[in-house]
Order: sequence, then structure tokens, then C-alpha cells
Amino acid sequence: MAKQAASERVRGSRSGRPVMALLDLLGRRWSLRILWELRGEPLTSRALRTACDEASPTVLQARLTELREAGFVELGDGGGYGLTALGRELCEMVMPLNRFAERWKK
Amino acid sequence: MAKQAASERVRGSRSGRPVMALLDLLGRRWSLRILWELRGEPLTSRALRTACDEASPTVLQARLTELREAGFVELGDGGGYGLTALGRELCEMVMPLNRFAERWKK
DNA sequence: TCCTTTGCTACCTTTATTGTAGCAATATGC
DNA sequence: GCATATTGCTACAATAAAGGTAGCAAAGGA
Repeated sequence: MAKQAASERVRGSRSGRPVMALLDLLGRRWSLRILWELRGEPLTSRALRTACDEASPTVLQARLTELREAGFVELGDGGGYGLTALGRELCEMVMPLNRFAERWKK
Repeated sequence: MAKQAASERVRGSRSGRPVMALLDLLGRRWSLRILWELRGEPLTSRALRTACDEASPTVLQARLTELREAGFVELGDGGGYGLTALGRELCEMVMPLNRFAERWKK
């Protein structure tokens, strides 16, 4: 099997399939949690940090940048992070994990 | 607010809410990918490693142990890792990400 | 002006992941 | 029996990611 060109590659996978890139992005620490915490109204960076158990601002900032570049999160005019339409759509797929987790922890 | 007892805590969260533990587990590298790759038939540890772009056996083994303890993955009698009923259920929630990702990468 | 909050960064320490090699146990072919 | 391969799994050193603490400039309110 021939090696794939670098331009066709995607972080977290050599297949280039979009889902791999998504799984990789969501598989980084705090990614899922951030989506979860932003499910309601927008939060300021400080409020988000509080919601995320005081996770270090270094990672949170990195994740927020990635999630913004991915088009899932946006920084509102008057400050505060919120989900984009796409992000809200993605969040809808994460929400069912709540009920699942409740049944799971037994 | 009083500090919570250590026994009530869950990794990745001080709230103790099951979903937090789940988000943390799924947020570790290769967790989501492993579930994804096991969506079909069981795979041997080597085959799984190949499917996961030759991820290092150290992490894969760690994730597999965690996913087994969580009850999502099991090691079959004749060898080979597969999803449990619970794991398959969880996988069902991950699968929709595929179509979403296809739309997303544009 | 002074105080507060915003988003964000620097710095260093600790933890997680990678990469390579190889083990013991179990099969498979000869 | 006896090499040969494959299984699940581990050791160990190197690199990358995350944690923890402090603090910045900019914007807003009193």
C-alpha cells in the first residue's frame, strides 16, 4: 500500500476520513466536556473554567481555539463562549450520553 | 462550598455525576476510536492496532483495560476484542458522528 | 481615576502518549 | 517433537500534552 500524501492526511488518522479527524478532536481532553458545559447559554472563559472543575486555562484556551477553528464554538460580541449552529447540532449527539451514563454507573 | 469526600469523586469531575466520568473516559486518546473500530466484528489486539494507525500498544492496552473495566469491551474466549451489549449501545451513539463529520468537513 | 472582569499568555512541573523492542503462552505446520 | 507464528501484553526511554500558578493588556463600571 502506497503512502498517502501529507496534504491528504488528517491528524489522528492516515485515512483522511472526516470522522477520524472528528474523533481525534473530540478525543482530546476537555473537548467533550466543553461542548457539554456550553449546551445551555454562553459562558465567559472564567465561568467555563469553573464549570470544568477549574481545569487549567492553558488547555481550555487550546481546546476553545480548536473548537472555534472547527466551527463548533464562537466568541460572542459582548464576550462569552457559545455554540454555533453546527456546534449545537454536535451537542445534540452528545446529550444522550447523559441518560446512558446514568444507567451505566450501576 | 464544602469539599467533597475523595470516595465520592470521579476522575475528570468533582461533581460525581456519571456523565462526567463517561466524558472523561471517552475523552482520553483512542477511546472513541477504539469503539469506532470495534463497531463491526471483534478484532485481535494486533488488528485493532493496525486499524488505529499503529497507535502504540502501551496506550491501546491501557484504553482497552479501562474500557473493559467500564464494561464496554470484552476479550473473547478465542482471543480478540469485541463490544459488550453495553458497549454496542454506546457505539450506537457514536456512529451518527460519521454522517455529521462528512457534512462538517466542507 | 480606581477597581473589576474580560480573554488570553508565560512559565515550569507533572502526567500521558509515543516508539521500539521483546516477553510468555498458545496455536499451526512439518 | 520442533521450529514458526500469532496471541495478549509489558518494559523502558523519549517526546508531547496537560496541569498549576501567576499575571498581562484591554474594556467597562463606579
